Amino acid sequence: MPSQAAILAAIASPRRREILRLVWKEERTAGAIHQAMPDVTFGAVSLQLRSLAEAGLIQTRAKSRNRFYRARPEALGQLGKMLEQMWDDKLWALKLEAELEQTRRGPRPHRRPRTKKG
Amino acid sequence: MPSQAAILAAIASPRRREILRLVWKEERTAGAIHQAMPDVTFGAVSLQLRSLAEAGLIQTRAKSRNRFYRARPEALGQLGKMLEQMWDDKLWALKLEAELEQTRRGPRPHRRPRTKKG
DNA sequence: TGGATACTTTAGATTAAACTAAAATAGTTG
DNA sequence: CAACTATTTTAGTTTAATCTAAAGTATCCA
Repeated sequence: MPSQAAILAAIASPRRREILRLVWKEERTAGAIHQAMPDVTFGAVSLQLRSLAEAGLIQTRAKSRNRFYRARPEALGQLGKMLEQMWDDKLWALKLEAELEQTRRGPRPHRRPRTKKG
Repeated sequence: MPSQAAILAAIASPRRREILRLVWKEERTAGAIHQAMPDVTFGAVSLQLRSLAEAGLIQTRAKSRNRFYRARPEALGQLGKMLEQMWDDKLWALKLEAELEQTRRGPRPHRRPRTKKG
């Protein structure tokens, strides 16, 4: 049984939240999930799927060559509501883009230097 | 106004959750918080306090040379309840110790290798 | 003013997370 | 079984988070 801490860690990542959203209402194959995230490799998606599964947030069904993933909202409790709220937010897509963008390139903007005294 | 995403990121860290717990019921000075976390420097604590403040999860009051920090549970909503649950858990102290320990040393245990076929 | 206290910030180092490319596993099909 | 498809895993790299040590800022008090 995964801990609350593991759940918090899992949903802290925008990438994992995006995956969770994709499999929230209906199951999808790993391949379909990857297709929806063209900026990372299949391998990267697979690793995040593993993290989510280890946190108990998704379940797997194997059928022929495919693996179907589906969210387990019951593992999230109230947290699920919070995520749905984030996804319903009209500005959500933009925000997510910004979040992912931030993780993609460049040094983070640093705060103004102090006004030198001497 | 900090985003939900920023809040999730902030409470994903066991160290920051520990600080949050310390200032949950009553305000404390930065120094008092640091005293309760002897395994990190004052500077490290100060940085985490900044993160928490930027996420809107704590507020500051300056009085003389001291800075008093206090949690803002209203910024956490339902999440606050979840944290309280974690802290009430009798096993909590042990679990936290384990979490922090894990971040302190050694490579994480990796899963069994596949049984070689050929 | 100068030294002590309380804290923050910076710069650089260390650790951990996330990613890529390639190899491995496993079903399916002929 | 060989080739093909779907996916996972490994090994190594890159990026981001966290930490330390030292310097900086602010307040207090003699």
